[in-house]
Amino acid sequence: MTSTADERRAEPRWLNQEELAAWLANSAIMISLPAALDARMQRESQLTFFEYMVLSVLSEQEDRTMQMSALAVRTSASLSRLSHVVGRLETRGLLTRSRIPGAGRRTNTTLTEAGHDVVVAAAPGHVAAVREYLIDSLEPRDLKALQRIGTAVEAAINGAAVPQATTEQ
Amino acid sequence: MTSTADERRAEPRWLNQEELAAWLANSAIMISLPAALDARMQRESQLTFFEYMVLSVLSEQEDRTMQMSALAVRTSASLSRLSHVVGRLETRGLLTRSRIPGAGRRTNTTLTEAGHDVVVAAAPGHVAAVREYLIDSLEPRDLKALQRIGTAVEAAINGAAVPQATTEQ
DNA sequence: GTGCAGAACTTGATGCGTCAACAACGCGCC
DNA sequence: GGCGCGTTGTTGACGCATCAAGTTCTGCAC
Repeated sequence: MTSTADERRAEPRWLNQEELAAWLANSAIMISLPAALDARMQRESQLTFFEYMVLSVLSEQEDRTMQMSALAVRTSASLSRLSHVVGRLETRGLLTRSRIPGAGRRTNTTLTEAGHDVVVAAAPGHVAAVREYLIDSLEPRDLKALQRIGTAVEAAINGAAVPQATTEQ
Repeated sequence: MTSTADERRAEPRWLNQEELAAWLANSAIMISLPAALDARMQRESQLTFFEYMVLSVLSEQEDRTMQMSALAVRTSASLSRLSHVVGRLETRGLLTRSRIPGAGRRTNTTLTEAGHDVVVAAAPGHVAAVREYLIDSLEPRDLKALQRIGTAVEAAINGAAVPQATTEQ
């Protein structure tokens, strides 16, 4: 379907009323929601939303341990960003790093007791915020719709990130 | 600590499967989508998503002019953030600032010719990106749903932004 | 067994966002 | 008619994200 990008670029089909309304409404989700969640997590738990995600994912693991690169995938972050954040969390004593011997440069990250306590303490507030700002104001059908939309967006982005090099010149 | 919140905090109703799925899917919209849009705008137009918004809003005005505070509301940004960004855009020659005489400290921002050219050049790519990553992969019913969801989120956040004063106890 | 490629991080420079002062101005008060 | 006072913007310090190197390993080629 994607012919030469130039063709499309020349005539971009503007948004009709329906589409424009959806796009504007979407910016509430894209912009206001993360800001609100971040501010609240910061206020209540001295954690960034992203920091919470990192600790939370670790706490779900059997041994509260995960390799950096796996953690990066799980939190959809770059290894670089993760490294910075993990470094900070380490100095705060919430987790530790350790090289896996005989495995290249692989590094494991493990939640400490203190880190675990922090996640446990922060979790209820996190859930409450997610409910308050998003889930609880949605009817069941919109809950379903949100799943579809999110899935579609993910596919569109990842599909476009590695575009169809196959078959088409 | 907020004492009244403790009651709620004690039993936070975790997310059921349906809700969890919606929340996970939502993170694609909240995290991946803005990142993708931003990266693409930057690549194609040397503009941040937010910078594009500023220029775009200005270009919609009759005289391509708007007061700082109005522009801030329109772009849901703090006056501080806007001031920084406008400062940068001004040094790039895309807009100009001018004090409104006899009106306190009010300042008008006006798009320059160069600025207008930049928006016009960037717009098609912007629309294409919005379509590609979001709009075009949604069925009509989900377009509708997205409107409802966005509206609900906005209400939830702004309603909660001025919360505990109006305790419904 | 040396050297080269690639994987898995780490680090440093740079830029943007936020938050807390600060500055400039009109207005109403007395 | 000078004095707070609220409005409107600006500025600087600081924290976090990103991008481009750099580092440290393993493994394979020859």
